[in-house]
Amino acid sequence: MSIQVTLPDGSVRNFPQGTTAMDVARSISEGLARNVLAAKVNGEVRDADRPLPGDCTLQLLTWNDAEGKATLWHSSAHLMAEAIEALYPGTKFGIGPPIEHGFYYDIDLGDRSIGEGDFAGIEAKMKELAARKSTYQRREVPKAEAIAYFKEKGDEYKLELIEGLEDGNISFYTQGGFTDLCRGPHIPDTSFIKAVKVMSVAGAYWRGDEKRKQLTRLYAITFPKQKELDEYLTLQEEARKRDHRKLGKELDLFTFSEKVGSGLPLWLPKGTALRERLIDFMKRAQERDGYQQVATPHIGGKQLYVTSGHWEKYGKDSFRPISTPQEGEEFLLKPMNCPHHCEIFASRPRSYKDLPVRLAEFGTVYRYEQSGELHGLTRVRGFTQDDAHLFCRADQVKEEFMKVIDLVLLVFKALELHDYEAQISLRDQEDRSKYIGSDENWTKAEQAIIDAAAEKGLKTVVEHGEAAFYGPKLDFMVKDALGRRWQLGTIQVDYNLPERFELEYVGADNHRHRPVMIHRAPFGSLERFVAVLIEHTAGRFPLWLTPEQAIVLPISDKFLDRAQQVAGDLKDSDIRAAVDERSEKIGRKIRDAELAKFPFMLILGEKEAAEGTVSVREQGRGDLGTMSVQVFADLVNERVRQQLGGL
RNA sequence: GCCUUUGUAGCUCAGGGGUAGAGCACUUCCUUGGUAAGGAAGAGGUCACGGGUUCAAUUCCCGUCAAAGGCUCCA
Repeated sequence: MSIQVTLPDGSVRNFPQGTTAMDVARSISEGLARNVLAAKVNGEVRDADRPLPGDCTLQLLTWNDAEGKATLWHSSAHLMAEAIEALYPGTKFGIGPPIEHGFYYDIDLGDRSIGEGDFAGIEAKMKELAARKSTYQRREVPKAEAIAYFKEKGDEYKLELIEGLEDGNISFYTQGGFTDLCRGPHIPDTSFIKAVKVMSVAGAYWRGDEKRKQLTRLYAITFPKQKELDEYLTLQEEARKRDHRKLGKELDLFTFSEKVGSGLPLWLPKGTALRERLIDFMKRAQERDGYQQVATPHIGGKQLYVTSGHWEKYGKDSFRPISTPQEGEEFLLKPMNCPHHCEIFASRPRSYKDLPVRLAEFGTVYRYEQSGELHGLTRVRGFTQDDAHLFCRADQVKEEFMKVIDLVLLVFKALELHDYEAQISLRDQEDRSKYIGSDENWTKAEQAIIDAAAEKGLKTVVEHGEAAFYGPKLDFMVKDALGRRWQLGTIQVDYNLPERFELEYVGADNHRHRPVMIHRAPFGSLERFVAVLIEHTAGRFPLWLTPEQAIVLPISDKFLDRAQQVAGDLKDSDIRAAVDERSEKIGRKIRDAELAKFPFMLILGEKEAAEGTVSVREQGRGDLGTMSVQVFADLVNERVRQQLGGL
């Protein structure tokens, strides 16, 4: 008897019964076999050394596969547990899953505690244990035996986990002297784990429930090669250097004040100028696309949010209403702009000929975020959205989506975000009852989004069940210069608000119809967007956006007048330029200008003053040679034009 | 909101129950120089805020506020 194994390239091979994935790997090449961490059998990730169940499709997983990494990290969590048990006998264990970067284990140390000073010891023990090349032995265990084992060990967390499992579906894995309740799968043996780093320690509630005991969560990461760990740590270091909170302070973009309140950013002059430039850019693009700017107040009557449904859903977790002294009328700080825009749409009768109506506003909104959630500019309590609402007919959804996609891509191009994909969030196919809006409209809108994304050639991922209750959406996921993923730019269809605000237009048939509403925000929140930009560019913003594009550096005070003149000429050519007026040596001025990230340095001495030229130096690149002020201005303006995509 | 840690000059940080420290930045003076740090002097602090212990608190204790990491949450 033999079994048929189908490999990812479509080839089919025959193997005897009892063949393992590892055997298959060996039959292909020894090199592959040495790198196999786990196997995907008929779509399920399993131990590479388990016999294949019969005819199957087989994918051998290595470090290059996300699932291979996850398997190594999961096995590493067991290894860390083994090390901790050796170093801190009596420790009880919660769960230890792999995460995006590494893994953690939640442990109960009793009266002891672990601090950063203990990390080195744990790492050393893990490496020592890993070098023993212990295999991960799987064993199916009856529930009673599993309970007996952890009762004996006194580990109430594992016992609780076993409670929730079905008899016959419980397995243990043992490596070295450590046995853990685990579904698996695991890597063949511990020697694959070559580099180990315990990253941090934090508190975490057992099962995420704040009423239950707080355990110690130990985060760590491992790699099959020391070099990869080094690279990872270097990247972490780079991320710390680019932290927008640090750079925002260094570049004088924004600040916070205890007196103003946490989560309420104060934009400094340079940061404001940058913001305004982003806003101008978006306004020009929106005008081109037929949007109309509107302006609405920062507060709205409570009834507005009762109508929209937000009061019921978020009222109790929000900033409390403010009220008038005489009448006790209640108002809410606006947490979103859409209800105001709905009222603008409803302010007069609309004909199908008027649609789409596109209302845009850089609206500042206020949301109560829990204090522990606030984080620099990425999570704040007051922020400005580049918000707009498109009121259109169902048959216009696709075209509007395509236009918005173009707008988002324009933004990405201007801001040098080149790596992105779109996530389309659709209904849960199993349960359509939790969504508002007709089945017909949903089907139409979902198809419109899918078609629009396809026609624009977007790389897309479709997620079923991720849609909001009020409509499907398309979100853009952007990878920054360090490979981190951010969600930026969102386009959402909404059937709920037109319903609740009873929005209508008169159709060609002379009957009243309900418009479809599309929310969209290419930047999302300006605050968050600027934060991402800072980290993506490390503070070296695109030329069109940067606070100051050039700084004139006179060789000595003798050329100060000429330097001011040059700066004035540049200003006349719409170039933002500063002058370093200090009586410092040129080396010092260059160094400081480089560190302050001025894109261009214009060095001006006797020769240049006589010729009417400047010696141009580009930040991070060095000397570009001598040119006239006009040539330099043209160079800058041409670059800006290119970056803005002709807008 | 909860847990842990932190809060000393504009910034980065040292210190410690008895007159508050460094480097950078800043001010003044000297220097006027050609592609990543010239020199000297000076100014700058309610040691986050409020209470307590003590002869004495920036230091020890409690509380508040803020920040960092994590948990939970996110229109």
